[in-house]
Amino acid sequence: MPELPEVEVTRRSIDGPLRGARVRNARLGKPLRWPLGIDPQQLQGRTIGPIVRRGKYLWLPLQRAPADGAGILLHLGMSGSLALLPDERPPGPHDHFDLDTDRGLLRLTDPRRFGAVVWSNALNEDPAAKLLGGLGAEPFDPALTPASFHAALQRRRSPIKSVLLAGDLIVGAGNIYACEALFLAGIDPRLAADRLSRPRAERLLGALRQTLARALELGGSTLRDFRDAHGSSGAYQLQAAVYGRAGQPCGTCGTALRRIVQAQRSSYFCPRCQRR
DNA sequence: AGTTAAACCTGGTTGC
DNA sequence: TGCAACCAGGTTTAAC
Repeated sequence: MPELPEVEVTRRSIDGPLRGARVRNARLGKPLRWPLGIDPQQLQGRTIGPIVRRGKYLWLPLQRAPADGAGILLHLGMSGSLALLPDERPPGPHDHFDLDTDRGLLRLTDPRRFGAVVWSNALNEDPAAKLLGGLGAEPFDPALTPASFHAALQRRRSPIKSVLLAGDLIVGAGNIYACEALFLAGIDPRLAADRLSRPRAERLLGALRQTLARALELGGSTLRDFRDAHGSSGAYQLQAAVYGRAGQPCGTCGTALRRIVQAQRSSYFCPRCQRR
């Protein structure tokens, strides 16, 4: 579910309400991708700092003292979402992490448990540093230019769709937005990354930024269960041009949209509008 | 070093 | 109706 827009929407929905909140208690449910790495009791009394996003991760500072750089790194995996509840209530079977604060209960719900909640003494120390270390550029980073994007793509022979999903060159686009951006840019997802011309690389970078920004405006995509921390769903899925639309006519040319599998993920595209 | 497959886990949908 | 097969927003790890 959660690609960059959904994670950023989630971040914005909890950052204001929780900044400066005091942790009263923490609770763990079933194991997630990795162990928390600290006794939940150790979180008691800590103060929540400004929440930041890197790729699809959220960093929640949990300070014991002003100079304390510790916190937890959160990932929503495939099916995770955060809810900020006004009052305490019993956890359901898929609620695997609770942070009870004096400004509400932050609850991670994640049926598939591909998500993660990891304690780190600092953002630039392990395990946080290791998890974030391999990430590619932030899509809206001004330092990411058409020239640098094109140069990076020149080193990759995999299909462009797989390179976008890998996340080690550019982060943020998952399966939905990678498909949508490639459609917008008119690029066949099977095209080898190193065969994109400089103009097409530039067009793709613009399409990625436009797609992610539009999704952000619409509150992300809610395919099944994504909600922001206040329970609002996203609306981008309603205007997706190709994602999940195999067999339906392309909105531009009317050709039947196709679904293929690349790197074990579905790719949706228009065989006429998107060229090699 | 770069690329691809397998693995993690649960639940909803599809098809026989 | 029952049950097997397939599908789903992600990423690490192992294997070529």
